[in-house]
Amino acid sequence: MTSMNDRVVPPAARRRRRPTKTGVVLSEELIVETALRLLKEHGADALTVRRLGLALGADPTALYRYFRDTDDLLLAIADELIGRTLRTWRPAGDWRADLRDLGLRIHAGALSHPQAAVLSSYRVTGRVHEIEAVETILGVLRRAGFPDPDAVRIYHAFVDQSLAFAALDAASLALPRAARDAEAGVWRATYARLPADTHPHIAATARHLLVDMRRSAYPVALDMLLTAAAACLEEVTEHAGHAGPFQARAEDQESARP
Amino acid sequence: MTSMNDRVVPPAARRRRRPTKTGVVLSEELIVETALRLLKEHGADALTVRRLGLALGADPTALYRYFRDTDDLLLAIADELIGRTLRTWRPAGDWRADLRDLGLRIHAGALSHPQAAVLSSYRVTGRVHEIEAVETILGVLRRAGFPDPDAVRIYHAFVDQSLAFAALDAASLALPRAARDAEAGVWRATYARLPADTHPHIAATARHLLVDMRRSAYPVALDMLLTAAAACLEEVTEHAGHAGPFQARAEDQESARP
DNA sequence: ACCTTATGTCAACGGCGTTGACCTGTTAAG
DNA sequence: CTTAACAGGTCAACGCCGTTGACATAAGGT
Repeated sequence: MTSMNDRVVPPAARRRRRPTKTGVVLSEELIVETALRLLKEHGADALTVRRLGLALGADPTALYRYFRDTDDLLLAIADELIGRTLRTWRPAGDWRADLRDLGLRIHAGALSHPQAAVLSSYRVTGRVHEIEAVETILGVLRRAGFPDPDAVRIYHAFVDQSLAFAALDAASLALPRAARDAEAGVWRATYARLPADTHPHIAATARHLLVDMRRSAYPVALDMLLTAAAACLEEVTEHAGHAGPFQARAEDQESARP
Repeated sequence: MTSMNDRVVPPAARRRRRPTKTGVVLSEELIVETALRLLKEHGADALTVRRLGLALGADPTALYRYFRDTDDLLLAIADELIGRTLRTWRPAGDWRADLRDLGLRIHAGALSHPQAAVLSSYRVTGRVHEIEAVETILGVLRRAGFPDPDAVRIYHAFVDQSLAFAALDAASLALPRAARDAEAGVWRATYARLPADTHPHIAATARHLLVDMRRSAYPVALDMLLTAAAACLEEVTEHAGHAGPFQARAEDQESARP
């Protein structure tokens, strides 16, 4: 796994940290924090090895003593975001309310660091914070009474839905100012003005569209997912031994991740 | 808007197409098609200006006579993808089956060209294909009997969830080979080996996790969304005049009165 | 047949991630 | 307290990338 001449040594084995030319003492945490700061202050394009080195007051290539490559660094950033989100979550015992709260927190956390979320929300890190999140969510579902196959399916749908919407909305938020204004204008300038004879359904609902499209669809989608999960749980507890709904069908295998 | 010394001339004004050194006659369509072929055959990393030039048999910088920059080219690619997806969709009259089919097509279309999907799925284009899609989906929902506010809310959740999952799964697929293999390995090497005393829920469901996490959660999430929508429709038609579920809460509302 | 000019070509710029070689302060062993 | 090993910071260089400005030339209206 880890080759002999690997530049990166595991954090636990680090002893001889010597200061850089500018006097800064590097660490994994300092690098991740600085990267998050760079992303927040100067956008997604600002995160380059050279600029990060500059921001740290160190030679850019010093990073390679802490992270195998930029992808490795990105995973560390993603995991830190997960950790920050989990740390503020207090489950209360009601599975549906707890998951709803957690989903909204994940979403909000991503939106507070849109650039980082865009780059990292689709990654599996396998790091501590992520593992803890998986364990916790699975626990909520299993304690609620979902059989294992259903618990896993619903866990997967819940997490990926949260991350997918987080990335989507973060990407919108991370757009350059001009592009974001232009997109907002499209609904007013284009959709709201379509004549009823050529586009009857848009024209009939234009008033609702203008209001609804301004905000994220995530809360609605989340509630719909939880509603369906509750229905599944009801079925399962009423007729024990019944195979749950949402069983993936054979034809859907083509959309599998390779 | 269009600056004077713009390299790109509008397609309508193109007259003097002269062949490249290798005899190929360039065009916007040829470039987009070649780019899609490159993406499909050689993966996400294959789409660079230089490689595209090579594949076309032209100097790489000739592209800048047709597209302002690579982002412009990517939007053209994305637009072509929307067109292809819509063109293959045949609604049959059953709202639930039709939406399910469309959702899976959007997802599959994005996955067949991940790079383009990742960069473009969160953009509102306001172009003809997109408008047609909005009109069609709203029509499906309204004809099914959803009141306008519910139709709009469900339309929004359906479309954004489809695009969000498309982008999420496309992003996974667009990863460099090494990173993708590494992610697959994480579930096997890390999650499947967690001891039951520290991570009981993961350990209990590891077998299901290994199977389920290999494929996209989108089909499950899509079915859950449609299940919840069906439940909403049932409530609405049974007790007419009842405000549907998933009503946006007061704190999210922005009063839009006619 | 000419002249404009659209369009293909070429060379070059600056930035990127990454590597291998080098150098030096920290630290643990004696 | 000394000293030798070596983790970790630095440096120079490689091969990519997108993009630009200058240049060459064939197409096509006149």
